[in-house]
Amino acid sequence: MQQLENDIRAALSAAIQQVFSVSVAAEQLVMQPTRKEFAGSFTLVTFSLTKALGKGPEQIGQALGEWLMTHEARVSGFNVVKGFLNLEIADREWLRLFQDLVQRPDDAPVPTGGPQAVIVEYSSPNTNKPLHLGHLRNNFLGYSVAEIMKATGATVTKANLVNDRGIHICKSMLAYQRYGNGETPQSAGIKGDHLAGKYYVLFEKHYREQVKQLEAEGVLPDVAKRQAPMMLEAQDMLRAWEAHDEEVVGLWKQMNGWVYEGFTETYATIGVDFDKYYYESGTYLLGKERVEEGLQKGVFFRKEDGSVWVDLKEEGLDEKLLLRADGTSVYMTQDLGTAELKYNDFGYDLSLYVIADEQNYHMQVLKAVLKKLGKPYAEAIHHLSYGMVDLPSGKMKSREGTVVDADELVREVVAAAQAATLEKGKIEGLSEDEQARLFHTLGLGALKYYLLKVDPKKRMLFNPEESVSLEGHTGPFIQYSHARIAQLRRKAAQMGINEKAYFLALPELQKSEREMIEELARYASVVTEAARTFSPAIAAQYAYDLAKAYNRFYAEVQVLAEPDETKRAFRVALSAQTGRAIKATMQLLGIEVPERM
RNA sequence: GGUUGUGUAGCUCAAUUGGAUAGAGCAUCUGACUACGAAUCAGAAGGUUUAAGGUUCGACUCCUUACACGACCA
Repeated sequence: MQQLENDIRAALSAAIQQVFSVSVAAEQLVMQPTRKEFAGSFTLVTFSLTKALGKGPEQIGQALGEWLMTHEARVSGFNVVKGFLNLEIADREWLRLFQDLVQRPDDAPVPTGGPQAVIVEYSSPNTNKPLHLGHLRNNFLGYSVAEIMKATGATVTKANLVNDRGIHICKSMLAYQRYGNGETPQSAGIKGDHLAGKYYVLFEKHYREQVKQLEAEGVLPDVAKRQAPMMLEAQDMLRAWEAHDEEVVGLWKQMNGWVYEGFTETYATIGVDFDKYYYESGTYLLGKERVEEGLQKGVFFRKEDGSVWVDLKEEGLDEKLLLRADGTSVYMTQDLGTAELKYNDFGYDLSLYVIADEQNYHMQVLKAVLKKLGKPYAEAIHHLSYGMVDLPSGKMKSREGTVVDADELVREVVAAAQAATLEKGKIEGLSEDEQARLFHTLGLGALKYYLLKVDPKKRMLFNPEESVSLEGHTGPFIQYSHARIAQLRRKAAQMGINEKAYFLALPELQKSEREMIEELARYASVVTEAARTFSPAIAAQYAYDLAKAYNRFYAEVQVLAEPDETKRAFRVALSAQTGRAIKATMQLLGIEVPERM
C-alpha cells in the first residue's frame, strides 16, 4: 500500500514535469486517502500546486489525471472535484496487493526505521495497596505499546519498577504492627495486596484522628500533619529501614511478599507480563551515588541544612530537591539510579516511561538532570504520559472511597460478559473450562478495548455500563466479527476450499471487497503510526475499522453461498485474511479473539 | 501567581497532523433474520468544533486574547 502510494506520487511528479515542465518532489505532493463518498482510493490535493504551476486547481487535476490514464497502468480512472484529483486503482492491482498480504507471515515485522532496543517501564505499583482502575489504564497501555514496538521489529524489554520502599509502605507496616495481631493473607482469606491496603487505610484513619486532635488543641494544621505521632513513627521506621534495622526489614519483607503474591495473581488475570523487575530498594543507593557525582561535578549544590538540589532555571524549570537534609532519598534520587541500571542492563535507544500526566514535570526534571550529569542515555528517555481516569461521579479519591478496585472490576466485566453470552445461547458444545475462558476473554476484551481506544494523552471518563457493553464501538464487537469469520472458515474447510489460492484472474471486485482489501493493506502504516506516536488508540481504531468493513462486506455479498467457484474461494480467502488481521491487531492491544462466542 | 494540558452532536470518542459536505458508537426513530452467526447490517435525525479576533486559496488543526475544567511548581 505504501509502495503503491509512493509509486503514484512518483508518477504524479513525473506527470507534473511532463505536462507543466515544473519540478515538484514526490514527497512534497499533498496526498490523502479518498473520502468514501467519491470514487477513487488516492487523492491529490491540487490547491497546493496552483502557485508553482500557475494554473487553476481543476485544470491541474484534469491534466494530471489524463496523463496518468495513458502513462500509469495501475490508475484505472479519475475524477476531479474542485481542488481534488481522485484516482481509482485497477482491481488487478488490489488483487496483487491482497496476494502479497496473504503470503506475508503473521509474525513478519513492519520495519519503520524506529528504535531497535526499547525498554518499556509500566505498571510500577506502590506496595501499600492493591491495583485500581488507573493502574489498569497504565498496564494495558504499557503492555500494548511494548507489543506495538515489537511489531516494528524492535527488541523490547517490559520492565516493572516496583516502588517497594518509602514512607507509604512504612505506614502500612506501622498500622500492621499495631493492629495486625499477626494476621496473614491465609488466616484472613484476603489477597496479600488487599491486606496491605487494609492496613494503609487503617493508618490513614488513625493518623487523621491524631491530626484532628492536635488541631483541636490549637496546633496549626500544617504543623499538626507533620507532628502527629503516627507520622513521626512512620518516619522513624523509614530511617530504621534505611539503617537496615532487622525487625523493620523483616516485617517489610513479609508484607511486600504478600503484596507481590497478590500482584502476580492480578497480572496473570489481566494478561500482562514483565521481562524484568526493578525494585526501588535496589536502585536508590545507586541514585545517591549519582547525586554525589553531581555534587563533585558541580552541577548540583548543597544547602545549609545539608539537602542537595539542582538548579534547572536555565532549562525553564525550577530548583529541585534530590536528597533530603536527613540524607534519605526522594523519588528523583532513585529514578536516577534506575535509569542507569536499565541502561547498563539493556543499552536501550528508547526508554519509555508509562506514567500518568501528573508526573509530567517530574519526568522533565529527570531528563534534564541526567543531561546535566552528561549521561549518554538521557536523550533516549521518553515519558509516555497518559491522562487520569475519571468516574461519572468525578475524580477517583481514595479518601472518599471512590477508587475502583482492579480485581473487583475484572470480576464484574467477566460476569457481565458471561450473562450476555449465556443469553445469546450460541456456545453449546463448549466445556465448562472453555466457557470460563471465553467469558474471561470477552470481559477483558471489553475492558481493555474501552480503556485503550481513547488517545492516551487525554483524560478519560470511565462509565461502568459502557465498559461492559458488547455492541457498537467495543472489543466484543470486534471479537464477534472474528468469531463469525472463524465459523465461516471451519465450514469452508469442510467444503475443501483453499484459503490461499491465487485470484489475480478475478474479473471485477465488488465495492465492499475492494474496500476490505484497502483496509487490510493499511496494516503496515497503522503499526508505523501507532509506534511513532506510542498510541494503542490508533491500533484500536484500526481493529474497529477492519471489523466494520468486514461486517459490511459480509452483509452485502454471499461467501459460501456464492455459486461462482472462483468468487467463492476469493471471498473465503478475503475473510480468512481479515480474520488474521483482526487477530494480529487485537494482539497489539493485548486482547484475545475467540473462535466462537 | 507561574508552567502546562484539555475544550468537537444530548453522552463517550474520531478526524490520516493545514484540505472536500467535521466522522463513529451509545441513546432516539425507521427498515432487514425459511442466505453462510442479527453481539450484525442499511437508513433518519442530531454541529456556529467554548468565545472573539488574526494568518491563507483553505482552519477542529497554526497565532493572539478571553472563558471553563484539570495537572504540576511554589
